[in-house]
Amino acid sequence: MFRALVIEDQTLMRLALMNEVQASFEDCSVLGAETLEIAAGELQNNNFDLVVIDPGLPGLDPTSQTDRIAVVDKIVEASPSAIHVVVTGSDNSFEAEEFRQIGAAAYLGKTGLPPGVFSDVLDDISTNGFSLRLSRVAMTKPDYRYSVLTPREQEIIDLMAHRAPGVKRKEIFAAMADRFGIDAGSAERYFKQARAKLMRQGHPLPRGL
Amino acid sequence: MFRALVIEDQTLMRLALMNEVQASFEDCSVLGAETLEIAAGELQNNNFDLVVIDPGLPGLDPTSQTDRIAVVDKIVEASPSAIHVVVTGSDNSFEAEEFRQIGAAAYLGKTGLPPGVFSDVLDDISTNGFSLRLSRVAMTKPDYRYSVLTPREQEIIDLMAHRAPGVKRKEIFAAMADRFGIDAGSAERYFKQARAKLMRQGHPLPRGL
DNA sequence: TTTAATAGGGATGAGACCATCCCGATTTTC
DNA sequence: GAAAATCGGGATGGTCTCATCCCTATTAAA
Repeated sequence: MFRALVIEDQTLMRLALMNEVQASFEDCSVLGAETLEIAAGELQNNNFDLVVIDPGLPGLDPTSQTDRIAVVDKIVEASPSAIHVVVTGSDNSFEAEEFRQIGAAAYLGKTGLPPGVFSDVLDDISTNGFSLRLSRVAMTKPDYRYSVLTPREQEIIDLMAHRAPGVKRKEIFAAMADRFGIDAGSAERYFKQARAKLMRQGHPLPRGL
Repeated sequence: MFRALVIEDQTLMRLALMNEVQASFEDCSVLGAETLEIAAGELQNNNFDLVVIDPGLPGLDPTSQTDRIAVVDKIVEASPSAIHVVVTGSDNSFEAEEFRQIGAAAYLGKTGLPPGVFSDVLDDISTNGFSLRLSRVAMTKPDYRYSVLTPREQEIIDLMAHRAPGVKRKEIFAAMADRFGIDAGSAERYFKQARAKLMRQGHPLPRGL
C-alpha cells in the first residue's frame, strides 16, 4: 500500500496536494505536515514512498537559498528510498537544477499547476528520471463553479467552457468519454442536464454555453 | 443568487478558495481568475457580491508594497458594491491595516487558514465590519488521509486523531453530532466502520486510534 | 437537400453514501 | 462490584449520483 507525506504550511494548499496524491493511487494513505518538526517526527517512524515538499516553510528566511536547499536536503536524507517532489511558488530553472542534484525527482511551480498533474509527473519520473514544470500563466478564460451542479456536470461544463473556437461539441463529448471511460452519449446527457439546471435557476452562463 | 470572484494565480489554491466560497452559500456561482486581466474583464461584465484577492499575482514585483496596494485598490474600485477579502501568503498586521483603509473587509493569512473559515469570516464582517486572521502555525500532529474512507468516515477519523489527551471518545462523537447535525450514535458507527476498514487493509493508524 | 449536429428532455437500474436502529462482549473507571 | 465507556459488528431505508437507454424537434453544414 502506497504511503505519502506532504509538507506544506498553507493548509488549503496542503489539503489540495494531498488530494492530488490520493487521486493518483488506488489505495494509499497520505500524511500532511504543516511544519518541519512534524514532518521530521513522521519521517522517523515511517517509510514513505513519496514525499512532497514546499521549501518555503515558516521559521525560515524565504529569501535564503541556503535555507531552502537545507530543508530539502534534510528531508531527502531522512527518507532515502522515497520519491521526492518539490513544489514551490517562487520557482526558477536554476533552483530546479540545484534540487535535482541533491536527489529531488520533480520540481513543480505552483502557478498554473492544475489538478490531475500528479500522475503525469509520476510518469515523467519513471520514464525520464526527473519532471520539471515551471510556473506559467495558461488561462485565458475564467473558471466557473456552480454549487447546483454535480461533480460530473461541473466537469463537462468546465471542458465545454474552455472549448477552443471551431471545435465541435461532439469532440468535447468524445474527449470527456475518453477521459472518464464513459459513453459519449452520457457526457452529452450530463451537459444538457447541467445547462438546463443553470438556465432554470437564472445563472449567467459562460461564453460558448 | 450569490456571485463571487476569486483572483489567485496558484491553480490548486484558487480551486480550494472557490470551494470554500461555495461551501458558505446555498446557491451561488463562483468565478476563478488566474490573472488581473481575466479578473478585470469579468469585473466589467458582472456584478459580484464577493471578491477574493491574492495581491501576489504574476507580473508584479512581489516585494513592491505599492504594487500590492494598487492591485487591490483597482479591484475595489471596479466592484464598489462587493465585499472584498484579501488572502495572502506573506501577511502582516501593517499591511492588513493598509488594505482595510482602502476598503477591504477581510485580511487572511494563508498559513493555517483551515477549510470552513469563510462562514466565520463573513460573520466577522457582518458584525464587526472587518475580519483579520493572520498566519499562525497551529498544528502539532499531522493530518491523515486514507483513500479507502468515505468523506464522513474521514472527517471523524480526523477529529479523533486530533483529540486532546484526556478527552473521551464520547465527547468527540457528541461534537461531531453537533457539528453535522447527526446522531452521536451515527458518528460512533462511522468511526467503528472507518477503523475496521483501515485495520483490515493494514493501514498504519494515527496515534490515539 | 440530405446529412450531421445541436437543443431539450423522460425513464431507469446500479451503486455509493448517509443516517439510523439494533445486538452482544470486553475494558476501563469510580 | 457496578456503571460507564469502548469494541466489533449486522441490517435497513432513503437519497443522491452515475451511466445508460430512449424519444422528438430544430438548426447548421455538405
